[in-house]
Amino acid sequence: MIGRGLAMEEDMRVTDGAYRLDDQIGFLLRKANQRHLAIFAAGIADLTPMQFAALAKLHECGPLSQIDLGRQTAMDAATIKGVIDRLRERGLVESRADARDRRRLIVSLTDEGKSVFEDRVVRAAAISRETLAPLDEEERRVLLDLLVRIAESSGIQ
Amino acid sequence: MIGRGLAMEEDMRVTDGAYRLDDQIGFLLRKANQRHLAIFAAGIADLTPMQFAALAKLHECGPLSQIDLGRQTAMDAATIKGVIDRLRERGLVESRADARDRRRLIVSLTDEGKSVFEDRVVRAAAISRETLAPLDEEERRVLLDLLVRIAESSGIQ
DNA sequence: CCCTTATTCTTTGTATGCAAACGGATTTTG
DNA sequence: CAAAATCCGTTTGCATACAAAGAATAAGGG
Repeated sequence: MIGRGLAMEEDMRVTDGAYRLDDQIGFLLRKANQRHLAIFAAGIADLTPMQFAALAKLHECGPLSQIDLGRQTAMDAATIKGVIDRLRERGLVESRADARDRRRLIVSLTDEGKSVFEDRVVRAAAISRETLAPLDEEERRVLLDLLVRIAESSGIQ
Repeated sequence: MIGRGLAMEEDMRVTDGAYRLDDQIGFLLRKANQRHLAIFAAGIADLTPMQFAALAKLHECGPLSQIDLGRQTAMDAATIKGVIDRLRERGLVESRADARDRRRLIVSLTDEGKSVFEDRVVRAAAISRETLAPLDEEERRVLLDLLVRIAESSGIQ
């Protein structure tokens, strides 16, 4: 369906007529993400989605090295550093050197950080529900499944 | 379904056991988008997805005011300005004042910009296909449809 | 043990993204 | 028409994102 290949005279027409930005998967992913970010900001004003993701993973997994926390939250080393720095400035996490591997910084939730996470997590769940509100139960499951499948090929390539 | 509310003794357990970052729509959208951005960067090294989106819309619609181009590509005024500035520095677009509404800047493709877009568009289509490669034809249609529906509620709220 | 390689963290530079505020221009309204 | 409300473009500030490079450390092989 991409290029019918009937006549080869029209060099460019074959693919040219087909590219509409609004039909591209990248554009749709970005717009869907934009709407989610807006819903998140409206529901949780004092934490960004990235900051909340870091708190959530620390709450779920316990103390992690900065690089491992980055892997768990899909942030590279440079990005997670900034997120952790800002959380530490607010007293929500703390960092200490790993005694066994002095390259590593172990990041952990403070009591305040734990309490802030537990206070916001109900709203976070509501934000996910609101993002998916246009879909019915079955469609939500399908969407999450399809997203997992196109996201997960990440490591391979 | 949020908190079954059977017994109220376990204060937090009700919602607490449920929030896993990896199951959240926002996290999955971000990871899927990350993979797409990586595929894009590998396929088209000299343009960012935003820059390409701007070229694509100008190619599709013809000259547009900066703000309209931003709307078509889902970028706010501050963001589209940076994208257009960089495209203009490279000679791919040009801007002129609108004679009838002096608030507006009309942005248009240069010959060079048109030629660059037409050269890259085949690869852009391949990038979209590669992003969707883990899915079969039917699943791709479903995913795009579901994304449109959760993205499109944007304007309403 | 020394050298090579890999890993972790940091820093720098570039490019989004969005909120907020501002000046200039236009439209709406009284 | 004049004031008020909007709209457009710009700037600033903050927060991701990621590539690339550098410093410190660790691990593995010879």
